[in-house]
Amino acid sequence: MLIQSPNFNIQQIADSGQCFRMNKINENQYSLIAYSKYIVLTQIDSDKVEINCSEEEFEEVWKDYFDLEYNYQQIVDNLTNGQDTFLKAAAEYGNGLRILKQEPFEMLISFIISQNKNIPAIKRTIEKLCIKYGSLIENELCGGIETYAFPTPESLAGARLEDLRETGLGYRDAYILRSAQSVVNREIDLTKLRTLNTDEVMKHLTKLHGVGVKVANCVSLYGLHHIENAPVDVWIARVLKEIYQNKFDWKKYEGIAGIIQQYMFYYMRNHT
DNA sequence: CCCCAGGCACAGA
DNA sequence: TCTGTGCATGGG
Repeated sequence: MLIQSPNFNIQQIADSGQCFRMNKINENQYSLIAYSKYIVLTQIDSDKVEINCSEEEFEEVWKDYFDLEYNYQQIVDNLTNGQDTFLKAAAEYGNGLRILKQEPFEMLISFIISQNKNIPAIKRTIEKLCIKYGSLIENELCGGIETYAFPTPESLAGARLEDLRETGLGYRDAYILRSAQSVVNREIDLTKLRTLNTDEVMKHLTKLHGVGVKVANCVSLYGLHHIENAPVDVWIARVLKEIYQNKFDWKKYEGIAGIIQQYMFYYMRNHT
């Protein structure tokens, strides 16, 4: 499947900190595991991406996953024509970013793991968790490398704490176990959170052990596609303080704060 | 060896 | 409600 879009850059998305299972395999080529599927993405041109999957699978999964119906160019245009010089530069720099629609449970567990870890360490831990608790993905594209889906809530809820610890989770092992159990025994219904407003979503998610405001925001944005809310991590906090002297007005970007946050994060973290 | 990482729970004020 | 602190582990 060949996708044409002025705002679809797989390198930028892979390095945007929102997903942890998208990896460079060649120049202009990335692998991605999501929804128990494996695909290879190739950046053919600045506005063309080849996805190695059937049209049926594209329509069913990836069109939605990459949020391809949404017009990011409109936002980029508004920022590059606007008064804010930092966001102007950030939007130009990260104009191929999109907010992915990832699996809520995977986001919950992944961002619990993310606390107090850097991104390479997060990715390593997640891969170990998938190898140990995920099911094997059958796809010839994997090229002989055993590839595993993200674990189901049931598989993690039934794990032993000391086995979880072996995957490098550290003190987060109990957070993972208890959160998975909360999903399985329906103390929380992640898919139902899609329809609630941001305050309600945050209230429910932060009840989970090991889930604070930051992690909840990431689950909300990347797993439930609440693009109106913006996670504030150390990088965004740095932007708000150093660039805006803590006077940034999120209300200017009501409804799309999560997307604005993504341009900020990617620019601050990656540009030299 | 050092410091820090897309934070959190918990204790004490 | 706010601030400080310990936390397991690995990358740089």
